Amino acid sequence: MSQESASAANFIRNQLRDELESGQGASIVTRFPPEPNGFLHVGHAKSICLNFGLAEQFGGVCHLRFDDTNPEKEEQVYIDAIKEDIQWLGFEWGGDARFASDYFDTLYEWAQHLVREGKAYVDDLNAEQMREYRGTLTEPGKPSPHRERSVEENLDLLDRMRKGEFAEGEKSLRAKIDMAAPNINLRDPVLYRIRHARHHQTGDAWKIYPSYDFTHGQSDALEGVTHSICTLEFEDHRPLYEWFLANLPVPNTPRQIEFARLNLNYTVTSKRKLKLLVDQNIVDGWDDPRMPTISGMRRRGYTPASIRKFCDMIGVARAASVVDIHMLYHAIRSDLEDNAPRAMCVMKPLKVVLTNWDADREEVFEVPGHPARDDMGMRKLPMTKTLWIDQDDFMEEPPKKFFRLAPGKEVRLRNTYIIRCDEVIKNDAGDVVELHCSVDYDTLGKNPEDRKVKGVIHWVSETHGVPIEVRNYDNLFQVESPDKDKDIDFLEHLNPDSLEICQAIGEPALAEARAEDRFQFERVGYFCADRYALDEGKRVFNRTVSLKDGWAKAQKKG
RNA sequence: UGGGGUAUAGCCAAGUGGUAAGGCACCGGUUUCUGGUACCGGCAUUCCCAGGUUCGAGUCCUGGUACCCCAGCCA
Repeated sequence: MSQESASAANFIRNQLRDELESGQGASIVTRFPPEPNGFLHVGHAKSICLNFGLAEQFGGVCHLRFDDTNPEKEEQVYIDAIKEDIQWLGFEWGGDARFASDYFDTLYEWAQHLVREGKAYVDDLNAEQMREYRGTLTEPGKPSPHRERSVEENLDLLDRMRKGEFAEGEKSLRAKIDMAAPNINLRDPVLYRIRHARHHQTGDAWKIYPSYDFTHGQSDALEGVTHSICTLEFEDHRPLYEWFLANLPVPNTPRQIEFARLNLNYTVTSKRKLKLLVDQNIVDGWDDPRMPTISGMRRRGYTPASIRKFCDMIGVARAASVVDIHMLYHAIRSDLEDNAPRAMCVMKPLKVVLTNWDADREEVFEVPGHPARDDMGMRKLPMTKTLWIDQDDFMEEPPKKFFRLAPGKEVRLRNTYIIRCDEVIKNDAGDVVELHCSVDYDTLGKNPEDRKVKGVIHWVSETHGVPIEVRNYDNLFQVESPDKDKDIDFLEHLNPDSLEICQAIGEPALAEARAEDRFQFERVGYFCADRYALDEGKRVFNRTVSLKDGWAKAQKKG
């Protein structure tokens, strides 16, 4: 029941609840039907959360079924990746994954059934001719010259198509519905096309493959799916979906319900475009942390809970919409705020020498792993005479209200003492290369009574800090809607600064981080130890999302 | 003057005839050894527009307008 309170109402959830309450069905079966021709992205996550979430909430089941009717575009690697992503998100499909190709035999029998009923025929028109015969949006189509072949001839031709006697594109099996239908999907849609391609599941068993329309609803029916939830672009296919169910001896009649697909600003959610980014090496694979793929988000540091929360926040409706990326940022920040241990890490090091600290003195502070989570224990923070602080935390000529270090000014080193900047050391080029500061030893765990020191900055001991590579990721695109303008290639909107690599220095505890450990680097952001880097002997942290930066915001306002 | 959909704040989204939820973003303030978090407050006299019905309309009716999807042997 916690599921129910955690999930916002939406029209599909309401509909199922009403149906169940009024006794129109005893239980529900949903399905998530990806085509294994690419990796799953955040839009699929919405569908996954919806389908699996509904099944979970109403005590039903959700099948994972690969919609694998186009062998030329599909691959086993995608199947494996899709399964892993769904499991990582925290969902189970119960039993084995299913494949539309499991039903190829039945589908073929049903095609023959349609032929025998005079409701399907083998056509000789090629693709181009078929387009001409189909008519346009405003003009009706006209019947193919082969539309009235006899049942016997159709059966024979279909059998020979299956045996591979014809070349690809030479023939196709079509439903005989209505060439003048205002809904173009009803103008004798193709049921089977010839493809002399090896299929990743069925090998060389078939020379013909069923179309989506001829496969999807029947697969739903064969699996006992009660609610076939899909995106809006399939709405026009619903009459066809229902036509097959009505004209075939199917064991039950699932209902198709459509909802609006997810669009997110500053990114693209189109498998075709994502594949292009991968194929052109614009990103480092499908799971590049900048990709909106589930595996990319995982590598970036998103948690399964944060993605599920996001899907819950955005809701489910039928209006086309574009969700603000801040919703996603909010979802991950709120998870990590509660659950990520804290650490200090200096991105762009600036040397600080404590002038009133003995050269060989070392003091180790025990500080909380998380300010509000005792269960996260304590960590050790060694302090020495020479430290690193972030370059951004020092300004030689600071503006008003700059609460960090500046000549003659004081700041607290997080978890330790207040220091004052007494001297600024520059190199020949005039760059600040070192700060000489003095420690006020009477400020540990308390504030001075005669003055207010508002600033707190993070730091790392020079002798104990561990070098780490930090990859700061930003939006892949620099405009809100990269694919809005049809005349401009979306690649032109690529953000040249989507990745910034820093040779940073982290506190000692970070040396122990294991793959996918997440931290808040205090005052900076949330970071995730890269899944793969450790195997390569490198210590790499990916920035999941920055902390909100009130100072930067104030600066911008002037 | 093809068909199918959708319009509620900058964004997402509840709402199904009884007087506009919630979240994000944004703007103030309080607290704070993270300019973070937390907390408090602000943010639609009005629901695409115009008429109509009704004691009462975001919800019903009529007529418009805008936007999205469809002419793959892709899904």
